[in-house]
Formats: sequence, structure tokens, C-alpha cells
Amino acid sequence: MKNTRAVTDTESVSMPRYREIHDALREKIITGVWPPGFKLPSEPELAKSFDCARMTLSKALGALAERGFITRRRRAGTIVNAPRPQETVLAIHDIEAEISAAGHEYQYLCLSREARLATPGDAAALNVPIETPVLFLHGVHRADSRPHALEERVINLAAVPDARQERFTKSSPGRWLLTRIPWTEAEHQISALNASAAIAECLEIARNKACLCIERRTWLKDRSITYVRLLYPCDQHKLTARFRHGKA
Amino acid sequence: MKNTRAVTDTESVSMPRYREIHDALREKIITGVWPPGFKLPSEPELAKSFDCARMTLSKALGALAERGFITRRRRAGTIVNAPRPQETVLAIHDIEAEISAAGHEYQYLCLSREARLATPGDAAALNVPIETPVLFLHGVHRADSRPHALEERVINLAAVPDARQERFTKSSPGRWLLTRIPWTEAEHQISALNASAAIAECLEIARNKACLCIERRTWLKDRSITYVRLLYPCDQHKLTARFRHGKA
DNA sequence: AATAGTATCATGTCTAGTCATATTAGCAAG
DNA sequence: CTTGCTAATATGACTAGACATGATACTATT
Repeated sequence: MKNTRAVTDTESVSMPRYREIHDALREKIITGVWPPGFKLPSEPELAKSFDCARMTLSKALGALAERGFITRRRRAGTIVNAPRPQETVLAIHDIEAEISAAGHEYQYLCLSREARLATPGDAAALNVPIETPVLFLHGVHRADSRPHALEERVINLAAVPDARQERFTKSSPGRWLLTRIPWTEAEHQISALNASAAIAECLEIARNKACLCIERRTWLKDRSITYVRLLYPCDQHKLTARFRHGKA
Repeated sequence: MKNTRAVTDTESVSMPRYREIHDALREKIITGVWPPGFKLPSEPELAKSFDCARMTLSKALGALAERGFITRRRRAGTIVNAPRPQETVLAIHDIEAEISAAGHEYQYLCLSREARLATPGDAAALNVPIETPVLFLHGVHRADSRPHALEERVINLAAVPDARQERFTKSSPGRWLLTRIPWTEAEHQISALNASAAIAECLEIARNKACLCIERRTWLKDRSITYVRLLYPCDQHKLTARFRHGKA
């Protein structure tokens, strides 16, 4: 059978068939017509009811499964999953882009830079053996010459030897790494803390002011690349994350 | 041609062919052999070099494209993308599960409950017209009878009429909603703040102590379901998120 | 030289079928 | 009642080929 379907009235812009099917099935699930635990009809049956090839249908089911709506098991069939714990995608941009996007002038100010063998603290942060060569960096990100965030970073020089040549006096190490070094895995920890005297001074805020703390560790295939701790004064930054089931 | 390939020595457990291909191509990209901007060979060429059908190869490319490694455009071909801004998946469990998982005894204590027409504040939080019927809830989550988090919630009764019947004196509204009401979209905002006197009293912490603040809005297909603001004392909670390119 | 029309080509989608494999149900033996 | 075998079955992977679509490159015209 050739692809001779008409564009139905509900799809103003022609969607691929598999996406139509995907959306139709998703509808059944999120409206509760097919409740959690419900076993859907077999692929051949569904394919027949949608008047398409089994592979087209399978593609739709595959997408639903990838998004966690259903579980497909051979022989057992396909069943509707219980609603997931909330999940959300957090995009963490580099600070320079963030500040520029907000229409402010960006500036990085290096407070200290030291190439050294990993101290116990460095080793724990980076998750590397002690005495691995690392680069320790401490600096402030500024927006319109006011402190915006404090950065403390450890770079694994064994994994990123080029960093030894970089001075990082004016350009932020975040962007430098981001554009040069690929990564496969990242871990973030987000917390709050009261500014210590030292932190307060660097950020020009009152002592004890609440700060948002983002810690990030990045790996390239089991190889630790960098650890960074970013501190934002509470009234200067807010992380936002949006998550949409399906669509994008 | 039938599927007569031998299991190669690098794949101890037989992986699907398309995943093998996916991983092989990903390798080229993350090691920089194919740098950003590089145009890959055409699908028929790659299919030939991997000795598979074009569709199998296309499936591998499709997965890479979905993960943001490449961009595929008709006629133009497929090109390697620049590294993405860091993205991470944040799983936000309901607090009851969180506390139970940590081996503590969970308890929810309702501080106030009021069904009312949306005040301007409620309307802004929920993103609904003013005077929509809403349920306002204020309560404390406790772990081993010590305060763990403060919750302030507004539920859209027009979208969740059943909530009117619920007392929420002991069971947390979060879990109740999570298990009953499906959702399609969620937005999170994460920030830090200093505890006000009222907050400090509810959480039994010192005034001004830094707290992690999570605000969440949930929709079911353009229909606002609930808004919630959770406050965690800084030393009691840390959000963690991990992201792996590829694999799962 | 600028522009409009056209040919071409790479990806996008789909089909109808084959073979592979995990899992279950049912049955038989202990 | 339990254990282990066997057959049935639903999904998983794959193929070879067809047509659709959109972007580009080329060509002819003004």
C-alpha cells in the first residue's frame, strides 16, 4: 500500500504517521482511558486499527516507551506505566552566555590560579587519586562590573593538559572548557548556604546572606575533567527548568 | 540478506546492530575525529561501510540527532553539532518517598487549609484567572518528627474538583496529586533565600538561615493543576542530578 | 549581475515481510 | 504442590525497496 492518506482535519500541518499514532496513544494514556497497568492490544492488532504497517506502529510505541509512558516486553505485551516521579530537564548555560543574554556586560576576574598536585580536598572533589596534577582556579564572574557569582574550580590536568598553558586571567575557564573539551557525563548538586565572611567579601554582599550553590562534576568516559562550585547571591539567580511530556 | 552476523569480541553481550553503529559514530564525535561542523558520509555510504540496510543506519542517526550530537537536513546531509550547553535531568521525588527512602519516619502536618476564590497572589502563582476556586494548603513535612520541609500549595479546584473532599490533615497533598492526576508539563524554579521569622518558626531553625526553595507549577494540557513552594533548610537537602550522554 | 525556475540529491517516512528472542502458559513428571 | 520442559506468542531487529520532501546547485532568462 502506498502512502496515499489524506491530511485529516485535525492535523493542519501534515505530521508523520508515526507521530500521529504516538499522540493518539498518548492521549489514551494521559486521559486515563488506558489506566496504569492496562495491557494494550498487540502490535498487529493496533497496526490494523490504525491501518498502517507494524513497523510504523512499533516506532510510535518505541517513542512512548522511551518517554516512559509504557513498558514493552516480549511475549508479555505492552502495558501502561504508573505515572513517573517528576523529572525535569535543567539546562545549565555557561555564565558568560547567561549574563550577555540578559544584556549585561560580562567580565571574569581571576582571584587565584595555581597548578599543583591534588590535595586531599582536590582529589575528593575531582574524584581522582591524590597528587594527580591539577589546576586550581578561584574567580568572580561580574555583570556590569558588579559581582554576580563566585567560582571555585579544579581541572584535571592529566585529562586536559592544554589548560596548563591558559592563564584564565580574563576569560572564564567554564567557556574555555565547554567549547574545547567534550564530555559524556555530568553530575550536579544544588544546595543553599549562608555566605561566610570570605564569600561575602568576594561577592560584596552581607555576611550570612543566602546563596545558591551549584556544584558540578564532569567526566569524559570515566575520566574526571573538572569540578566546579558556583555561588550566586540568592537575589541574583534562579534556576528554571521546564519539562514537557512528549512533543520536544 | 539475513541477520547472520557473528557476535564480535568487543560486544560481550550482543547489542542491537543499530546501537553498535550509534556508539561507533558517537565515538568518532566525542573523540573529535569528526569535529563540530564535519559533514558525515551520506546514509547509503555509511550503510554500505557498516554493511547494513539504510534504515538500520537511519535509526542510529536518528538516536544521535535526538540526543543533539548531529543535525540531519535533507539534501544538505548530516553534520556534527557544536557541544551543547550542559543539560541535566533532575528527578524530583515526592517528599514522602524521599524521607522513607532515607529510612526515616514520615509525617505530614497540616498548618492551614482553605478553599477560597483565587486571590491575586493565588492567581499569579497558579496562572489562572482571579476568583477561580482554589484550595490553599500550608503544612510541614517531618522526618522522625523533626521538621524537614515547609510546603505552601495552591490547587486549582476547577481542574481537580476531587481535592475539595480531601482533608490533607495527615497525608501530603503532593503524593495525593501525584498518584491521581496526570500531568503533561511542569516548570521548576530553584533558588535560595534567608528564612523569615515565620519560616524559621515552622521549621524550627534560626532566623536568616539559608533555605533551598523549589517552586513547581504543573499543567495538564494548558490547564494549570497546582503550584507548590517547598522550603528546605540548607543543611537538610541537596538536589542532585546526573546526566549521561547516550546509554540510558 | 540578479532572479526565477528546474533538476538533483540526501534525508524522511513507510511497507510487507523474515528471522530472532524473551517470556509466558500449559503440561507432565516427580 | 513444585519443578522442569515445551510450545505458543508478542515484541525486537532487520531488510530491500518505494515514494515524499526539502534544500541545494545549476541553468536560463531578464
